[in-house]
Amino acid sequence: MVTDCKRERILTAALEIFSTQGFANTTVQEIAAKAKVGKGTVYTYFATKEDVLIDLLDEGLAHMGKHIEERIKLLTDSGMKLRAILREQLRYFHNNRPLMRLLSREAWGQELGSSSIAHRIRSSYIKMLQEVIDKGIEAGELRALDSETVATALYGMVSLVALYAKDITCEAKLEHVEMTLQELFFQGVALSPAF
Amino acid sequence: MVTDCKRERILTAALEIFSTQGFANTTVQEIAAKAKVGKGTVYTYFATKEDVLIDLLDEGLAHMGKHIEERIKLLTDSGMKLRAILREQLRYFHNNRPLMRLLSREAWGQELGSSSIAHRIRSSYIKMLQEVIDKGIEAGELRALDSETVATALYGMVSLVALYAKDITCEAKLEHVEMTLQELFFQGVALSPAF
Amino acid sequence: MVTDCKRERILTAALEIFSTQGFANTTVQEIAAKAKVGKGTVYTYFATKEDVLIDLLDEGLAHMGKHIEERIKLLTDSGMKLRAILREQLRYFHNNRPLMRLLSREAWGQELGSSSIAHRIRSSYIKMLQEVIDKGIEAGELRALDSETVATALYGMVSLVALYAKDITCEAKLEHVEMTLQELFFQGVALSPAF
Amino acid sequence: MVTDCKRERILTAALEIFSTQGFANTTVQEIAAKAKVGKGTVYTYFATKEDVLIDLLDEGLAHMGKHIEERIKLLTDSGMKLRAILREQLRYFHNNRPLMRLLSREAWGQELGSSSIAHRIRSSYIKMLQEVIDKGIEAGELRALDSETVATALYGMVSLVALYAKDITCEAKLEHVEMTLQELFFQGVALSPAF
DNA sequence: CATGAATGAGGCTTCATTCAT
DNA sequence: AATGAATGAAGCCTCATTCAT
Repeated sequence: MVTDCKRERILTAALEIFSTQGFANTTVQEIAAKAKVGKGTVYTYFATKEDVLIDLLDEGLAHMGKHIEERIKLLTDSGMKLRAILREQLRYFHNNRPLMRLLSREAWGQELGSSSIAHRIRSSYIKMLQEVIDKGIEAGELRALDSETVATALYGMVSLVALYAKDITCEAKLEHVEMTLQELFFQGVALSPAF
Repeated sequence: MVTDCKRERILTAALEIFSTQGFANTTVQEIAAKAKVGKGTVYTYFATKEDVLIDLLDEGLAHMGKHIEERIKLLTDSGMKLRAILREQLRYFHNNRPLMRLLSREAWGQELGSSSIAHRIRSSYIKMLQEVIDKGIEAGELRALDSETVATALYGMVSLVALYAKDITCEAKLEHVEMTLQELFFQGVALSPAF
Repeated sequence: MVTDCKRERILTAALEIFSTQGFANTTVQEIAAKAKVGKGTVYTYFATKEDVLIDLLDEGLAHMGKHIEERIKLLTDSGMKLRAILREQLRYFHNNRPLMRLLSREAWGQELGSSSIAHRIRSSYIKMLQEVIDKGIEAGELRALDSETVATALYGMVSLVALYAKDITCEAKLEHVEMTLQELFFQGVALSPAF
Repeated sequence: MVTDCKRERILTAALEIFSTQGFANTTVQEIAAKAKVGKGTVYTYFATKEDVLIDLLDEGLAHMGKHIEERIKLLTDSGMKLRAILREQLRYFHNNRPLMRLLSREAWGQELGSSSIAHRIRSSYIKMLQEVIDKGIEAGELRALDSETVATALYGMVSLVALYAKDITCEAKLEHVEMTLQELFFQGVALSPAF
């Protein structure tokens, strides 16, 4: 944001292209072109094409982690915490779609150093969710369901909706989607509990 | 299954490697080696490396489509249909993890011919879910939430749990996970509706 | 000679170019072009550009070693052996000028894997010379000079003359040069011993 | 020597690296680093990387030329001149091993501008030797051998011994090597003239 | 003068695809 | 049908050189 040196330009360009074409289908040439720098300049700031990806994931996701935890730590009630997490994750994914799409893409591979990063990041995030849920269950605020499954499910529903939905074109629609997810996650789709 | 000719061997090998290394990081050589055929033989059955991927996704997903729709069409109740879908999708993803991981990986890109396939397949599947949910709402069996969001969320939670959970080591655990998801999706995590 | 497959063509082409331009100034493209094969074909036979050089030195020099030792082992007299060595080395260097020029070039570097080969080869050859000289001294056939220095000097004078002389255009001239070297090495340039 | 400005530092650094890694394997970066100047500074003093090499060879060898000719011109006897040349060349090569190794390396190529310099320098030096030898023969001081061959041989034996011998660790050993070469060159290795 | 960030030409290597056997 | 040697387009990366500070 502030520092608009070449390094930032390269990261921004790389993010955009990686997230649409995937890491392997992107050439350093393309990144340099979109960043409006020479091909060689990329190598002034990054040792390797993969390093660009790693830095992108590292920096971006450290940011999401901090961002969300900040919003949560003030809340004491587990239910409230979960509601806040759902809300913030949805918005973070939506506001950083290219980065999060990239994360989703690369997290499924296994061999590259990059994938393990994406994988690790997702794991630690889900673990955090699980802990919040566990506390909610202990506190008698939430139903005693398997917390790991619920945490993973929460992550999955929010991220897919955020990345997939094409019609979230304005704040109003985003809020509508959020409300739907909150209802779904906390109350379910069934009309009556007896269902 | 029955036909163990080279074509199958190639598809099986490709699936395994694609799903772990990604399409772009896999060489035709590797596929041929794992399939124990000559490199040229791959081109006897497929015009292109990408065609291997496309056939893989096409066949595999057509299969999932048929598989799930078969289980549903006998059911008339929308809630029951959704329960069956959740159950079958979970199991199908779990039983075909490499293929579904591949689908998840490649579906996030946009430019490649392959991605559009993965994307298209996922879209049509979610659309099907949405229709079931819509009918359930019309029939007064489900809460009147935004059906597209709910459909996407359902897809997201099930697929992520199926692909992500490492501890589903036996049928019993799989059933436990399924039950958790069913509870979550239909009743939510909140203890009381008033929550 | 006999096997004129691509591998030989590549080695022959590489030798010619390496020996004139040096290893580092030669492109794989050039080698392929002179060998009349595709650029990629070079990599069917050699893992690396450097491997081409190594194979070249390895094969070529193993050949020289065998060639010369064969001519010597029948001789018993040390003086005769040395005369034969001088003769054969001169001729071998002369007949394989490109290869030996390459050896001389690359043997002076130190870092590359290739150089160490060239270096090693030269060392073992000189050691062999030294042993012959030592025996000659012990047998009272040669003057008791420092054998290592003499061996190195012999190698140096023969190889430089062979590679450097431009006017060795026919067998007669080659024999004249050889005679000169034999006289020089065995009798020296001084007119009288008392000099 | 006296002028220790950046130019000297660059030449010194370049010499050391060129002589071990070869010209083509050395980067301007490395030279600048070892000379403790900025990369750009190299271009303040030299137009081109190759110019560094050329200057190095030019200056260094002009120096050797002057050095040796100075020692010779006072001597009238051809034999004495040759003895002095052998002595001085051996010492000069030994004292300036990196430079002379560089000369030997680069003199074997032909295409580069640099090589032709190295080549030219060596040629003119050998020509000088040849003239001395010719005069010695005319004066009846030396045997009437082919002077070009003898000159080349002398150059070859001295330079190889100087660059190759690893055990010349002190002045005494150097003198011993010199004595051996003098004996060898003037009297030969044979015990009796009748050999 | 001194510097090093910026650049792009060029090299090595990989790999999808072809084709003769 | 099956093969793998052959190919060249294309990508990553290096590095000599320039130039603004």
